[in-house]
Amino acid sequence: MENDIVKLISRFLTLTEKESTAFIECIPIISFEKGTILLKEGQISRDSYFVIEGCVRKYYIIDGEERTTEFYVEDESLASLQSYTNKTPSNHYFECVEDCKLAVLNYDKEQELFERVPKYEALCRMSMENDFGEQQEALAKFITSSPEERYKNLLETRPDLLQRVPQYHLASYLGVKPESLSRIRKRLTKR
Amino acid sequence: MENDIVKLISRFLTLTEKESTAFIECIPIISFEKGTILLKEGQISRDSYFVIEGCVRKYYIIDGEERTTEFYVEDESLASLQSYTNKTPSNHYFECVEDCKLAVLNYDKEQELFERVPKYEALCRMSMENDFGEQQEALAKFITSSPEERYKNLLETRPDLLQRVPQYHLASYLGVKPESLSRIRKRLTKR
DNA sequence: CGACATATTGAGATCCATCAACCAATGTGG
DNA sequence: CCACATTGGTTGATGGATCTCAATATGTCG
Repeated sequence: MENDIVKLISRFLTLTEKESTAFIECIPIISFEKGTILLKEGQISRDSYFVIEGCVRKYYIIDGEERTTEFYVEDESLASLQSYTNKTPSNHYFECVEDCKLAVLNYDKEQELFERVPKYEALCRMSMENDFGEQQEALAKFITSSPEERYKNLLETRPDLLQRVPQYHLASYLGVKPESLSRIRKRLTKR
Repeated sequence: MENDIVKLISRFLTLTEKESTAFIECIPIISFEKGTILLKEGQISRDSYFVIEGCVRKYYIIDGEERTTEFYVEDESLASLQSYTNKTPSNHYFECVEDCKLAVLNYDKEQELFERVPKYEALCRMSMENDFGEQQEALAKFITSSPEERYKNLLETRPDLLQRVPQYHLASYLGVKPESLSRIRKRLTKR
């Protein structure tokens, strides 16, 4: 029994035949076109995702303006946790900024998985710890640096994003206006 | 068998006598004086904490300056996840900004707990999901607002902090200099 | 080619950083 | 009890970075 999702999980867990089947039955892999909105403000999020291929953007609409707060690329998982775990309306959007291939994990299916594959609980906790740790660092980095420093940091740590994502989204992500990002780039190349 | 930690856990799980004993044996409650450094940059974090009483500050030292990125008060848990789970040196500090009573969870003891109380794994995952969700919101809020807005937001959501924490720490937490926070406050009261 | 989205540039206003002085509250030592 | 130092907070003047609004390139795609 071979399948993308089994390959993925097998990187972390050794699976029996039965367990593999559970994953195949519970976690479909679905393709989405660029521009697809995975989650809207006000909706209750019933799915979380793992990016096999592509790029997803998280953004808020504040005073009529889109404010991007995160990009998710290959091998990263995304969920609107507040909404997904508490069944409350989401306050943000998820959008595919490229054609995407995503592993889609439905909330109820996940509960089923916890029962059928008990060791998935530990994997899930550890993966969560890991993402949480990275997010802690991201917040800290953001608080402790200026827009220019954040841009330089982005250049070093995620240069791929500069190629994949339009600049006005990056600007929003860095907490500045597109005009300012343009000027920051100009300043930096002239040195 | 009664004890603070059992009372705490019982808010979320129904415990057998044996399980209660496991928690009592694995999670001591310890008092720390104001000013105590719980974790230093460069150290490997072997403990995570849950605040029973008091307030803990997380900060970095950047170019010789302290930059506060989080405050943890009653009923919140704190851990340097990167360091705690991966055994890597911490890049920040934890300091008690008040006298504190903390539940102290040692890494090895936690592994022991996962074995002795299997359902603790699920509690831990859900608690992590919850904290993670809140942190996602915190990051989003920070990216999408100005220092002044962040201060107003702090007034609404955590007014207690203004009483408990010196203003220059709050300034750092808001991403501005103490002088600027002073001016922001002045602007706001004059309206 | 045209239409629309994206990126750059310009000029002025606003906000924060910096550096320095000052003030109020508290604590210490003679 | 009174100088004096220390700490936390405020105020002032100046400069730098970003924002705003507007105009002008530069794509990109049908």
